[in-house]
Amino acid sequence: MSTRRTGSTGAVKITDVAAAAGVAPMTVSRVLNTPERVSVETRERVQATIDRLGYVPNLIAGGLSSRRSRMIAAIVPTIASPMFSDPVQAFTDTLDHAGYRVILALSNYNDAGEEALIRAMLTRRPDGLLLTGAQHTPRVQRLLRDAHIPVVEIWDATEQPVDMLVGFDHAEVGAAVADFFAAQGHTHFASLAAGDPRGLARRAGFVSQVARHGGTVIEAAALRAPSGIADGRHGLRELAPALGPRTALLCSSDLVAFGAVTEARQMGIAVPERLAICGFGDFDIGRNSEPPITTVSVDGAAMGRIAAENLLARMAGGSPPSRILVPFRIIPRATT
Amino acid sequence: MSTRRTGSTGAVKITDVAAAAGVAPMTVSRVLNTPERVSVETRERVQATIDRLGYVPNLIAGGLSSRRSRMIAAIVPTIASPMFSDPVQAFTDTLDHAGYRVILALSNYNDAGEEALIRAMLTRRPDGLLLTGAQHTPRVQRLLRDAHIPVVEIWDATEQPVDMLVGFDHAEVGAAVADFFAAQGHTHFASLAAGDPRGLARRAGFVSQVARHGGTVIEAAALRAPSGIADGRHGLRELAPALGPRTALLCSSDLVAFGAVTEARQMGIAVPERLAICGFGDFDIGRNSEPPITTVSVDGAAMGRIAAENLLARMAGGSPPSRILVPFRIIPRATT
DNA sequence: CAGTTGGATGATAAGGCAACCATCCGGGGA
DNA sequence: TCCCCGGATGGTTGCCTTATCATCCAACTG
Repeated sequence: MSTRRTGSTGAVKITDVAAAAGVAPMTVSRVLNTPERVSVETRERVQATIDRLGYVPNLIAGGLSSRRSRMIAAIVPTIASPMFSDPVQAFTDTLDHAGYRVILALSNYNDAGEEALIRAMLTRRPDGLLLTGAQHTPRVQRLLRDAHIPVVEIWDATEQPVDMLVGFDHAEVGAAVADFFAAQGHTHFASLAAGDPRGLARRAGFVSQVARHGGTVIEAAALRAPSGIADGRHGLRELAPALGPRTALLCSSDLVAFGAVTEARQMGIAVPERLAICGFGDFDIGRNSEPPITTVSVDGAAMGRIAAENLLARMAGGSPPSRILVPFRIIPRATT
Repeated sequence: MSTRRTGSTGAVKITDVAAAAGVAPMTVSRVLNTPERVSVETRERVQATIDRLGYVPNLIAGGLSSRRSRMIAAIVPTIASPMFSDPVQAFTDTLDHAGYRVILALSNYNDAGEEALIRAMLTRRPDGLLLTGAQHTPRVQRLLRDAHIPVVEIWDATEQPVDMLVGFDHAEVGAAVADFFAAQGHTHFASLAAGDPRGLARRAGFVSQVARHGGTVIEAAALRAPSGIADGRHGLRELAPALGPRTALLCSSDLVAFGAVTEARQMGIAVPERLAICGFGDFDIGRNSEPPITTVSVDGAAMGRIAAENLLARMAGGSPPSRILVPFRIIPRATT
């Protein structure tokens, strides 16, 4: 009674190791997962057998049995920008050391597809989930709750995180930059913002705080996301005719700011005398170009690391803070 | 006889859907995986039940049964550079559309750890594997062969790929740049190379081709990998005292080149008159900074996409080419 | 009208591992 | 000397799905 399927993969499995080492499969499993619960001599004998047979454990099978996949799903808009590649890098590195792997999904800023994307990730039964942004439809929120796994949202802030949050308020950033400019005596303002929710939130915060200072903001059309140097250059050309004698410009990233600085130089617009420019993100390029670019620094890598640590803590049974606001600060450099 | 474990996850499973829809579990499975083999009315009824119950299929269990995880493992040194984030982005996007997910691992340029990293990935039973670079120890090669899954190597070329390869010869790149400079009448050469195998290979190709032209190359210490703008600035300062009246400099990336350009300007070294600079990678920054930077263009996104397509082709039973050399070309801009 | 064919569906049995509980054994205490 | 305790190890079963037949039925062939 067994014309079964064509047969096994032919690969060495835990029972093969167990038989060869003269122990039960369960003991081999312990050697791999909880070696401290196995006597030294048994452990060494089993380990030697594992090495000899070239046994590669099957975590698909192990995951089905233990109901822990040891995988974490991460959804970010893109990794083409340091804005997200830094957190993802840190997130991945941190989890690696704990034996977890990251399944990466890129949304390409398509928020409408978030539910489908999350659902697709959940079919993999990840032990945890990283999301970018904190705005989700009620359906998504329910989906996440029903999944019964820890979830971290990064790069944003909300009063009611789905589960855990590591981020900051983008409107506050915009407002802080407005204050910074105002303190320098600026009265004319402009903005080059990317069309993603967070870029728009920074712009909104900037605009309303400028209004509080009694000014108004010249705006270019929203840039594509992720926006790059070329967008900054084009944006400045669009803005140029409307610039006053002395204008303060907030850009949605240091790349955009660099583009604006470059284009301003080309157009003979003096920076910072006639055009003060502040970027966002504290990227390499803003630090190391000439002139160095004033920016808002947010530690993306720290966000990724903390997100990973919080997930790990939760999976270990702990109760990390559900809402961590990371600091941002304006770094004045030569463009303001 | 069953004091079994504490119980199930409580989640809806395929048998629940089947019972609710009045069909066998196998039919539900078909609705999800091969809907064309199910009659329209049954399909719709089952699908409605799935939606109503909020069933999220368990691909861990499915993968164990079908022996296909629908996951692809990708190992790259880092995603902090467009050099690798572009291919990974394209790779991920391409596979997403085919229902595959990417498990990401970052080697941080630690080649010594490659075997352990690959072994760890293989425990996940990926259906395919992306590797960066084509130099592997015999042990690694055996490990890969024993895994019986398609493997693509990118960003490098070798006569004997482990399985499939999508890349190019870095020494040829260096040589081509040497020829390019020589054709412009250069007789003094310099190099700023990152310490990774491919950066060093480009430098080596550059050096030997320069030698063929009867010249020699001034070299700075190998830069850390991934190297950035600051490395280019520091590197140029290191190189400056040794520069001739007219020197041609090859940098290991456009970031390094940008740093060199920036520092040269600071030091009053005329570019390109006294120092001609060629970068590598055709990054955004080289295209859009002033002056635009001469570079070697390689389509990283295409490499990632082709790698994904080849893996998909192989998993579909096809036989894609085992060695695809992607073109590179020098794009002369204002720094040479 | 019997026999055949093929599409739709179902029943059964893995797939490889770990949770849970049972068992075994040696040493310590009374 | 006997019992208990605790660490080490083993046996059994389930994790949830899909591969592989087997079955069923309707339409079709001649």
